[in-house]
Amino acid sequence: MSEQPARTLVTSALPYANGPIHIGHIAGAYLPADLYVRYLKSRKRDVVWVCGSDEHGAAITLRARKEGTTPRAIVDRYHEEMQAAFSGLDIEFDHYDRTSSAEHHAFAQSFFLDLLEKGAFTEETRQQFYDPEEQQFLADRYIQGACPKCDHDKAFGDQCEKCGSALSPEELIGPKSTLSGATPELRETTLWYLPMDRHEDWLREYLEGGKLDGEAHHNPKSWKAHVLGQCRSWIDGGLQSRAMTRDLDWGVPVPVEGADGKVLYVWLDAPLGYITATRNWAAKKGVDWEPYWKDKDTQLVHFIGKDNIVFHCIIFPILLKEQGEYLLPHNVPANEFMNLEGDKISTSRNWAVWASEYVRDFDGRSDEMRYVLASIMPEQKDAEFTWEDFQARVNNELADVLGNFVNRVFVLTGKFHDSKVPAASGKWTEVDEALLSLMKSTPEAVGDAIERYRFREALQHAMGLVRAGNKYLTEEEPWKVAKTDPARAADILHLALQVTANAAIVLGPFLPKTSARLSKALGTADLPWDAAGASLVPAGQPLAKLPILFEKITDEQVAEQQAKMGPELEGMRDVEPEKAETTFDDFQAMDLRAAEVMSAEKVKGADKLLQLTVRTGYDERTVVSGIAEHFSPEEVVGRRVVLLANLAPRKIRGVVSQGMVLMASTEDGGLRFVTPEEGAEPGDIIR
RNA sequence: GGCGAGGUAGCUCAGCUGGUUAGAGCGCAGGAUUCAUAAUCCUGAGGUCGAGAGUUCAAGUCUCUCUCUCGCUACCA
Repeated sequence: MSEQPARTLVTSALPYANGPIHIGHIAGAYLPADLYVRYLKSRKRDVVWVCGSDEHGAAITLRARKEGTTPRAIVDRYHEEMQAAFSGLDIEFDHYDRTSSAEHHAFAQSFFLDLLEKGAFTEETRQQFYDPEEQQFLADRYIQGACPKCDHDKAFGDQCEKCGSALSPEELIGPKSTLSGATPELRETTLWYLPMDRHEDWLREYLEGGKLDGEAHHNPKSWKAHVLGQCRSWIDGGLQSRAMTRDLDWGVPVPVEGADGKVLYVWLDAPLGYITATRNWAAKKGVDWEPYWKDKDTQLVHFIGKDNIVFHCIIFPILLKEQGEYLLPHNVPANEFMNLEGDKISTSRNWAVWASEYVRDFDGRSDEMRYVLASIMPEQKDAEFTWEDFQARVNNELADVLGNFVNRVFVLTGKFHDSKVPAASGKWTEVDEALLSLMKSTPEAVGDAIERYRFREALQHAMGLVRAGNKYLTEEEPWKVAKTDPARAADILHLALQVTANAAIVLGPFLPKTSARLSKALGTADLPWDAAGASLVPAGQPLAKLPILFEKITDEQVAEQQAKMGPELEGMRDVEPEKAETTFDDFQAMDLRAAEVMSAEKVKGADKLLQLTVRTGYDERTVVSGIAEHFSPEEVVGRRVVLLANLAPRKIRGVVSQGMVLMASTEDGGLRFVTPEEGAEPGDIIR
């Protein structure tokens, strides 16, 4: 589909309702889709974006058991939580659904029956472990035993977490059901399998050649290398049959007589959720859903993480084609993974930046996270998020480049033109023309990059316009020109204001909040994308007051966020976050000495101060210390202490203090001396 | 073990079908400037393009070997 599609259906991977959303999810499948959809909407294209919670599968039942609750309670909780997290980051689906709904069950069942009728499945009877106490078949993960390779005694039926080798349940030594602890027995069960090997030929043509049923379908060159590479790897390796049903009681029941206790495999059930969601969206809007899934002029795009490539590029297309009525994806721009501070994100180790916590800690500052994630999005390879980088990008780029530019323009307009857009003479200089031409070409450059799923590049182009604006102001110096040539100064500001209004549009998908504030203050709200590239703000237009767009992220905030990550170790205290990293040289600059307190007296007129005479071994000096509320003079005489010796002398309450005695401050607000061990003599250097 | 994707300036990353002195943003150094959130602008330093071999007049860009990272997958290519 090289021509512009009549409409676009966008999906984002259904998040598994088994845990909260973190920035890896956002950067992988939700933010890129949101950017793409916001852009298309700004261009007034027909686009619908659906998503929803994936609420079935063994992991959820397992978790429910562990927590002593029901699967329903688990999925209800995360269904709410995930939606709040998304909306906190301005991730705005047209419709967010869930797979446990009655509509979805009904649709998935009818889809399954269609496939059954068309002979898409084979029925096979195999041996599977069964828990006699719980009277149910066991998913591989429900079986635990000793690993045959490394002897680790808590290996799961599908994988040993210790040595990493993948297993099948029969290999485990001494298998036990994790549900009841009973020894499982092998029983026969009949499941429906999808024989994928039948589909290799057309899949190859579809993926490699972009052709479906002999007709051009999409441009395979527009797909990412790692997506095609992984698909090729699968097909070249020969596709296997895969079970499309499971023996489980949580899921979409298999709608066949005698299939009690069987549900659809989550990977059959979940992608069908895209269709259910579209139907429910259409019902809500009172429009026809079918063109979005069945019309040849519709473009279908799946945003996912790289772990889902095979399901979206091979298994789901097979199911869709077998059923026959639905469109196959035109692109699956899967992102790679986002790492965090040098390590891969891990839910169980709490090594993550949780979306909901970010929203709570940085209230109203969703644009900042969106900007940073868009700048480092793992489009071609794994990327890395660090809080220091977050701070640098927000402060140096959003605040200094964008925020400051907007502020300059608004302040200048206020000073010289009473906050009204000055009229332009229409006589542009060469420099003006260059900026006008960049202003004109930027929307296309940004849009083109977005349509190629190159979001980082798109953002670069958009910010490039702002950078050019800063350069323009600095070089044209309207504040100077205003004194000699007011008409020229008006031209300069007029143009700078047009750049600002254009920036609000081209940055709109990335920074929806900022863009809205900006265009509202300029009086250019709701202009479509296609208006950009030209002058947008009319002369005489009054500007509204605009506060600072971006506050800087402080070192303390960075430290606080960094401290939150990682396992919450038992016995660990909740203390002040560590200060920002320092250098060895900085530490070396301090002269710490062992010393001894010779005498002490209260400082007159001060409740908290003791005046100490301290012996350093090479001199005796006076130190004023704020410890009088904790220690009497008698208590401290003879104490061995650590002295910060080269601290600049300072007069405190009339007494010159030449140094500082180090104390540990305890949780209850008390103080304890830091004392060198016996054998250290006054004057000894501490390093 | 197999397959796939990566390994490019201090950091985060671009480099399409091989072609003049390998780029951007940030950071760093020097300078300019003051309308502005000590912001902005200019200039500069910094790279054996993971290692080795090969093809070519010419390779970060093609081929082979090795190595590291990430992902998928399993006795099947």
